[in-house]
Amino acid sequence: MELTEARQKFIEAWGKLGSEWGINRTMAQVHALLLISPEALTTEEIMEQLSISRGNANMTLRDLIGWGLVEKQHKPGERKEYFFAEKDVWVIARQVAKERRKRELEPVIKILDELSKVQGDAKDPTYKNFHKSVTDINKLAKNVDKTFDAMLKADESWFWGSILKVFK
Amino acid sequence: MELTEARQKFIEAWGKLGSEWGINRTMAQVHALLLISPEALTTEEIMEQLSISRGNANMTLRDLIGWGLVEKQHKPGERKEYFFAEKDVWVIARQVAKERRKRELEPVIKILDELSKVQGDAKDPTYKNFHKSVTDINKLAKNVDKTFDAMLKADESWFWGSILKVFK
DNA sequence: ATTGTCTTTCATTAACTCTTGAAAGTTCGG
DNA sequence: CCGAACTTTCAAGAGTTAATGAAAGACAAT
Repeated sequence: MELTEARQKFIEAWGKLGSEWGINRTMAQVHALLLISPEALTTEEIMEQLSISRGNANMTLRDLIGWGLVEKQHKPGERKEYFFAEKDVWVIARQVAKERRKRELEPVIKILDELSKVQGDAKDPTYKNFHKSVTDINKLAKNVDKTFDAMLKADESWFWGSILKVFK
Repeated sequence: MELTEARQKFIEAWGKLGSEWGINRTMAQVHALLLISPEALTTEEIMEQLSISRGNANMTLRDLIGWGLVEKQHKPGERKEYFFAEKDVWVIARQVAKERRKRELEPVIKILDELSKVQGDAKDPTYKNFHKSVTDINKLAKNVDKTFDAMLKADESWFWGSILKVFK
């Protein structure tokens, strides 16, 4: 397999993985393209390489900037804007963990906290079962939350070193 | 808040969380309903409680069985099939980890392994950058894979005990 | 103030995914 | 066998989400 084909495959695979995990395909593909591009690219180049429209490219880039995965770059003397992606995979992973925690985990924990406060008849199996499910999920969610938190604070070697040592 | 309302909220929240993580909303809702139901339910009851069609209920239940999250139950002397969900949240978490690993992580690791073998000109920045990105992601994916693996083998208290001890 | 270059917006359109409900299939008792 | 009870399938329709491209906006140079 040669490089051009391999790059194409990578972009496709990344797009597919993204869409399976609730990140839109184009966004994941634009990110993949920038990730494997040593130089910052213009909107035009991204449009061309992925065959997407200007509007789509623009919105997607903006979303990626919102996720903290891509940054704008201004080249002196040029009007055009260039875009480049953070290349350190560990930084990317942490950034994604951080955003998803904020956007999705935190709201759920908030609801679970409320729901676990609901009072009911201790003899009612429906209530008992509901209460147990909610409190159990709440505990799990809080453990996941703590793990994300640790990830955000730790550096890569320390994080995986500690985890994998335990699992060996 | 009273129980009926709380149960409704839980089903909605679970459905929303599911859809944000690439699991269809109805499927997450049916799962939520069975999770908080102390008794196994029939297709009819599920249809009614969630206001969904027979076809939808049937397909969704089948998917949930495919994920290993729901089981059929036959009551002696009855023709109807009853459905119930695994109630242990840790078992559910592991089951989901297991399935997603198999369905999504493994195929990606396979592609990454191939792509990291692609040869190229060591002086070409495009090649160098591509190669580094792919091998770095590959390492990360394999670490995640190992963590899932540990989760599948370990029991809850050991898993979280080990992880959280490291982080504290 | 105007022009040329580049960016952003957003209503429309296209693509995709989910849901429905009726029909076909299955299974069991009599 | 037949018919009742229940389950499964699937084509069509609804609903949702993403992409387009034309138009408006922003900005700098002249």
